[in-house]
Amino acid sequence: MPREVRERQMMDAAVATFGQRGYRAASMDEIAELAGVSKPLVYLYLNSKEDLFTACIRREADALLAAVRAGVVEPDLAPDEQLWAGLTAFFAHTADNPDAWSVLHRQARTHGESFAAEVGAMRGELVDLVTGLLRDAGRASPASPDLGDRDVVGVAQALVGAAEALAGWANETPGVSAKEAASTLMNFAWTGLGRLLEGERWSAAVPGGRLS
Amino acid sequence: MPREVRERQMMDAAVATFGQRGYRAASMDEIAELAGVSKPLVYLYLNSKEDLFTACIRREADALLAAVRAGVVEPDLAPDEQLWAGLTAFFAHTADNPDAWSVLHRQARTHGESFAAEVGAMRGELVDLVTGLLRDAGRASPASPDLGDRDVVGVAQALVGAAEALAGWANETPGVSAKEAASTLMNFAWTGLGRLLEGERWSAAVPGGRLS
Amino acid sequence: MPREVRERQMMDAAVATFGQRGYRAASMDEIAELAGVSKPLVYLYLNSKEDLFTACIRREADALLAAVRAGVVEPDLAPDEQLWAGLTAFFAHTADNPDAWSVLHRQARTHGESFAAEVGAMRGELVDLVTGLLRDAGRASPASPDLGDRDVVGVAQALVGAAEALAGWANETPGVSAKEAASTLMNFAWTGLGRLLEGERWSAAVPGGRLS
Amino acid sequence: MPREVRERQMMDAAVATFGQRGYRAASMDEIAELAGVSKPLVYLYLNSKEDLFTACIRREADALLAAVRAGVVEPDLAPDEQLWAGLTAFFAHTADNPDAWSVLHRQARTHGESFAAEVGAMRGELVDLVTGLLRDAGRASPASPDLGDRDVVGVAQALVGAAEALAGWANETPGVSAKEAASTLMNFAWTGLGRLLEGERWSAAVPGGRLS
DNA sequence: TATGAATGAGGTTTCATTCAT
DNA sequence: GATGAATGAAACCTCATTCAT
Repeated sequence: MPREVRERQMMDAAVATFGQRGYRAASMDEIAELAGVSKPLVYLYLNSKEDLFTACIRREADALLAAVRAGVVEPDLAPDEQLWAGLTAFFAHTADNPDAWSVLHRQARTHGESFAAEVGAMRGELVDLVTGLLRDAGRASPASPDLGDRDVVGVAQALVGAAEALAGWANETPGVSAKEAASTLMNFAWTGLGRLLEGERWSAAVPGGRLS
Repeated sequence: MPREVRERQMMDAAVATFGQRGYRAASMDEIAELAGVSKPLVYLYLNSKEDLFTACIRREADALLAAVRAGVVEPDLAPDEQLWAGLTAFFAHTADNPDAWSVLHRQARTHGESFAAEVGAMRGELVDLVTGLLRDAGRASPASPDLGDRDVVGVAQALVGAAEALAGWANETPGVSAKEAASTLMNFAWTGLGRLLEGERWSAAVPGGRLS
Repeated sequence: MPREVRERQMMDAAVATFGQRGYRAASMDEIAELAGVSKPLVYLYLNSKEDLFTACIRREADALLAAVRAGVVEPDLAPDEQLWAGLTAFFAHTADNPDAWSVLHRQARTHGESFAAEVGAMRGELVDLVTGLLRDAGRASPASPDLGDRDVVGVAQALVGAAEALAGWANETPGVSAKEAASTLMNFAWTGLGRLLEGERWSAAVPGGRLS
Repeated sequence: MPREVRERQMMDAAVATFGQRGYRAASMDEIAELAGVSKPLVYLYLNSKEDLFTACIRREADALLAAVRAGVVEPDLAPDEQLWAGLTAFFAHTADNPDAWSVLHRQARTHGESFAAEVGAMRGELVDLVTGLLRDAGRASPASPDLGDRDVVGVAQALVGAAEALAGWANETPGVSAKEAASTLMNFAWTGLGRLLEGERWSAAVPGGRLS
């Protein structure tokens, strides 16, 4: 069997095991068995537990980023619509790959600086994405506000954090779809709690207008 | 030395070790040494590593909850002011107890269902707190909206998630105080991104009016 | 059982195992079993295979040095008599501790610079001993020769090397006593092959004269 | 590429690797890579690690023996001159092939009886060479001594041991040539320490006389 | 109450060796 | 003739946990 295929099998097994057991609790034995190969082969191809984990993080981070970016490609959309599209893609991807999401969101941040840095880089790209979007929106707005750099970063942290928390919640709550999660977050984050309590709602635009 | 004191020393050492090393990487040897006692004594008092970790989670969860509740006691305040008070207390407590926060936010959720459930209970109480607050506010609002149960839970999840993410960010960014973090989050969550981009800001009330 | 005793048991077992199997081929399992303890205890007391080996080298090097020094203590003897005494002690000690001698002579020099340095230090002390002896003898000699520093070191290397080789040979040849080995070497080294072939012999002094 | 050439490449790589790393620490992977072939080919040609090591020992032992014999061929020379010639050849060869010398002198004697026996055979031939030389010299000497068999073997052991030790020392000390090493040893072994201390020296004969 | 002494079980990693092509 | 793919076995080391005092 060609090396590439075997390697993918191993990384699939590794993501599943790391995601469910955690980095330390996952044993190379278990990963090898799940991949259907012997342990030495895992070491031959992936070098060490640390390298294997890093490779998993990288692969899954790239996949998540790609999914989100693919959701935001339409440049003609309004900022809120772009954000909505990105969030929908994000929630769909994390829901489809719960083990990968566990690796990125929980395990990688908990087991050593170098892993955290790896996933931190991906988060940075997400934050850049959001930041660019906010700046575009701000520039287009009549009363252009003076959002300082730290303000933007703080807001982005909060938004991404909220999305991450919601992804976990949606994963654990049966029957919550990606779109529902995205809607909840858009209402909360875009409309604001204040207006929300007054009955205002955010809704996606549809061809020919905007849904109420 | 009375048992209670010894026990507190051990748990302090355990929280520090678990918070910094993680549940698996922390060794009972290290904890015992840091506590200044022998290992068998740790087992005599706290039974097992699992029990010790659970005890740490419970103690720190209770402490955090108590801190937040103490921040929200004034029932006369407006909902947003209560939220602001609670968030400030939350950020202050997590900043003052970074190891405890690491135990609750990272380690407990990463190492086994039973630990996650423990911290999930605390999170549930926080969500209840927020939910009650939102319902009170909704009832007081003229255009009382029909916020479904799932909507409220979703919003609370998002809010708590945003707060958690901001707590981590504030802990790692020198010079960000609890009040600044709380302000950032209030602007984001209460005012909403939409209004925020138009220049609107949320600000705390002070005796005799409200700061602009 | 007190730690000191256990530690000596372990090191005895380690010297035997390292001496017979070699550093790499010796397994910690085997050492622990031979010592009658569990493997973790060996690690608890001696830290690592490397440290254990180093400790063995040091202990045995010190013992050998002490034995040789104890053999040379009489300062009134003539240089050749002192040399003879030292060699006898050397051969006796190596014959009584064949595993230790294997550790020092074979294993330590073959498995890594740091081990070789350890035993090199001991050899240096032996060479110093011999060098001092040669200098004393030279000073006492009427036709004081101009032995350069490198010459002395070379001669000492050769003498020690010859002794080491003889120790191995004596260990493997049944019926060769320490005194016989020492005599052989004295004839060879002190008298010289040239005179030896002419029938001359070196012999130890005895009270009241010198044996022919 | 013809089998013979390939095989030599592999053994060259093996000698280098075994000499530098030691028998156990050397891996077949490293040897194959250094030889520029795949691992299965090494097994196809050389059968096993053990066989490969044995083959290395044999090849290098033969080469060293041949070099020494080539140095002693002149049968007309005096015994000391023959010895000097042989030692010079020995030191030159070991200096030119340090890895091979490491294999023979250190590794082979340290890793198992069967390897040690292999190199022991070579040493036996060297001893025979020396023994014959000594017997010839003794026969030619007027006062023919009655050197017992064990005495001769002992002396030969000592001489070879001294030569081996000097070879190691010369290899590690920059600027010591084969001739210098041989001279040092001749002075020590032929003249004897006793005369050496009185200023006597051994020196090589040159056409038309003998150097002082 | 408190601890020095001790271990069973399990983890990561390496390596000589063999097939199938 | 030559190799990419694969593994059984064993090594070093760690750790939660207990016993005897």
